[in-house]
Amino acid sequence: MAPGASNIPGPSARIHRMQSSYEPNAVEARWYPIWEESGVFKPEVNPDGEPFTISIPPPNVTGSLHMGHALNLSMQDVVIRRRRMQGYAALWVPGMDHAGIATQNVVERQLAVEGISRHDIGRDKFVEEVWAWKAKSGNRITEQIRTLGMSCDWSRERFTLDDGLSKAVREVFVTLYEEGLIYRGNRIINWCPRCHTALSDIEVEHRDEMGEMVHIAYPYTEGDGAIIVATTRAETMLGDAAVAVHPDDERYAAVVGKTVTLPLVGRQIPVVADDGVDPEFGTGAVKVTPAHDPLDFEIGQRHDLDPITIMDAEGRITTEGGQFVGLDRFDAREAVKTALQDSGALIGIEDHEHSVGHCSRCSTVIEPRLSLQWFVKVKPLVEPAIDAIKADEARFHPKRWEKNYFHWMENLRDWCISRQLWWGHRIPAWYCECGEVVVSRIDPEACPACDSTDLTPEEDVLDTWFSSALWPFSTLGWPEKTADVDRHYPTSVMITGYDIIYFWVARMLKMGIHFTGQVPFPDIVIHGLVRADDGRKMSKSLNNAVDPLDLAAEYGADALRLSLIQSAAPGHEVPFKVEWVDAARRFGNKLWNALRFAVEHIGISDVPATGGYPEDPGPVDAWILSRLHDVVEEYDAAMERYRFNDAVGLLYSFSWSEVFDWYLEMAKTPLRDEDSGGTTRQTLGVVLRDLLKLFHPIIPFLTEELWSELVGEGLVAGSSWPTPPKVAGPEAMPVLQDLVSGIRRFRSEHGVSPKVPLEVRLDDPESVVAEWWADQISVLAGAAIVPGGRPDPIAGNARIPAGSVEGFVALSGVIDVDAERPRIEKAIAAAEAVAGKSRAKLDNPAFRDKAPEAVVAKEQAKLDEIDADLQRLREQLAELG
RNA sequence: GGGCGGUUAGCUCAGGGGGAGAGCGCUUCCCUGACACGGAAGAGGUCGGCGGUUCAAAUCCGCCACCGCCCA
Repeated sequence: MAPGASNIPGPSARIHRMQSSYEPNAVEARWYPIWEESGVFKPEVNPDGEPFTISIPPPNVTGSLHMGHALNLSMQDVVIRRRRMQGYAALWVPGMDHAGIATQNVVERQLAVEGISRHDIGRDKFVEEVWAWKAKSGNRITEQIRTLGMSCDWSRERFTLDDGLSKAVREVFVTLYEEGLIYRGNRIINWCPRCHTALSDIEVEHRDEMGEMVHIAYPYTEGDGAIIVATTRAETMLGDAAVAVHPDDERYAAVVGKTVTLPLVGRQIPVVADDGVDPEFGTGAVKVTPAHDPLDFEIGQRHDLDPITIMDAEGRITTEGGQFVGLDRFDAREAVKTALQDSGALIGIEDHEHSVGHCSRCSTVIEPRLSLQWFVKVKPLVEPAIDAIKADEARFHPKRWEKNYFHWMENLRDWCISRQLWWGHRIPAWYCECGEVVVSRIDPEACPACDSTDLTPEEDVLDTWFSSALWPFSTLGWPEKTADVDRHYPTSVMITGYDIIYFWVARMLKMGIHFTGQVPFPDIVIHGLVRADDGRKMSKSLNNAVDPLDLAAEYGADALRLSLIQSAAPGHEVPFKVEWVDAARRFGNKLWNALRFAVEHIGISDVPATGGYPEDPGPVDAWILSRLHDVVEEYDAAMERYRFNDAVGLLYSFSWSEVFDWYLEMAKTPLRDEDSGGTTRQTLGVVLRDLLKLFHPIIPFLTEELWSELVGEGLVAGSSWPTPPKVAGPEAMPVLQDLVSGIRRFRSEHGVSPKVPLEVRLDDPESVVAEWWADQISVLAGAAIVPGGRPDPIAGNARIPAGSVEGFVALSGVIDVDAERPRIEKAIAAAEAVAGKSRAKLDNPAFRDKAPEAVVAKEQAKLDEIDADLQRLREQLAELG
């Protein structure tokens, strides 16, 4: 028995009624546990499938979901759910990173409420407190990810501080150390005086701020006169070790080698010549503070200058600062200026806009500071990671992002990886009193150099991003040779925002290639940031942030997902409008009602999960099946290119403009007929079932609910991707549609109510009109076809052109004949405008010569058609007199 | 200062060498047996400016203006 042939619903179906509108909340709450418990999110459900793997860009354990996450996760879920349905052993590995600074800050703030500092309780107890906090509050974001329906395999959830991942971190650290790619050294680093830790270059946010340029005179030690230097950080003059000028700068050639006396301090410092000085900048003479500026540090090294540290970890002046000792750096700046003024060394102060670095975690102004830290020597790692992109082993989508990537990679400085924190991977280094530094995979018991057991462990931990860089393989079990590493590495695609290319993508590529010999992912999909509707970045301080969970609660997670995917053009920003979510919600309601219609005609659970396409569809059914086949092809093609918005747009308009607006309406006629109803029921069922499948990766909850109504067997999440057969539909369908629309337009323009029955004659010189059109035109346009073909004269009719067919609606008893005149005139004017353009093209010999034949032929056909149409319109007007 | 992106309908944005698209908003009509969270019909754009390439430019190239982001 054909599935559609059973038109007698069973008892449960008979009493079953879907609500007339879709209410997402209850539905969405229901499905996630069912999915998770079914194991459908595990790759093992497709044991014979080719592996397809995504590792989540790990969110921060302190975080809560924001719109950027929602967009990023939605894209990943679209990809992974489709692959799963296509039969791949699809694995989406979820997890979080430990966010060293952020998490430590959270717990410290919590302790501060009780008046306790981390130093009061000590390192071990503090770390215990952080773990306790994580156990209690750290799962918030993973719960939110579930709320949005993301199909992660939670049985494989990872955390960067897990034992396995910690082992990977240690393995990588020790190996890089052994390879000479990790070293410990005294260098200028970015210091956050509030977080009390070093930061890497990319954890510093630069903002243009209005400051001041202070000009100071440094008098020559011998003789008269002074050299004038300028600085934005006046307090650093306390640590000056030299004044530098460019070696080619003739203005200062005579003073190079002399000494000047540092005001307020009295130290005699040399004037040196150095290529690093820009002679165009300021006076061409710069003060050199080797301990507090990266460029000055380099100058200092070249000239063997002693770096003088004048600021402590808190940003306060040290005893090296003499009278200013103990002052906060900003107070010191004012005090130094005043003192310089009093001593007469201050030449002037002018406003000066400059870029100021801030801590990306706490916004405190960063202090460049000489410090003993651990670094990764990045140059040797960078080259293979650049080559991999150049060799197309990994591709950015869109491609233009690779420019940013290259530019950044080529200008990298060594990566400062040590952090003065307690929460994180402790650097596996020990110091012996004999001077030996031990870096080891296992904790050493004695010094290999002197056998001393008095080893002092390194206090510092690693940059969180160090562990994130290993994420694509460490989460699968590396360095162990696990089945997951074997099967799921390299992963298939990395999907992330462009703001994170440097933090993740670049470092994952570097580490992945170095340690596994393979790129961690062949495709890198870059998306934009979700911005507030005013185009600005969403932020708490601007109070323009939208909470995705609030939206999901109000409109449904599906609506949020659909709206984000629809509006996210590849690599572009997404200015967010709540109207989109509302539109997406209404689409959900529309889909719900389309299915309600189908279920009422077919019966619950009467559609097979796969196949079931009719052998011998009627014309309307053949039409929609042919469209379905083409749309699936186009949809798949767009998806393969990660053109999510194009793919979804295509499906959305197919669903609404073709299936709902036309097919469902046209299906009503055969459905009323017991004989022809069978294949239509069958077609209706499989077309809507395939729509559910196609939409499932985007709006999983609603489609799962509707699947349970329509198919009632298994889960759509675990179903197969549709491959509808290629069907030849009736070619003249657009003619029929034009005819129906034309008659409707006639009604609308003349204010003729749909209740007024019309009569239409058809002139069909190419015999494209089929018998079944009559019923459709009657139902869809309220017009009865009367025999007789083209009326003569046509004066008493409104002409409805539709392809090769002309329809003539009898005006008698409907409207005054003359009322058609303006309509005709308007149509003539429009046709003339188009014909004019077309004729101009065709009259151009160069166009006929050089344009492709097909283009010329198309243009000619177009003009012929318009000309014929014009002629008929003019005749009609003439008949009206 | 260097690099990247943007400027298309009233608004927010897609598109990317051969007849200007979507969502929202707007106008008119319709509570028709899936849906008024809906249906039907419609108005609305010299695709930022100037120049170039081309038979043909919103689309490719150059310059300019304004906006945004990243890096120094």
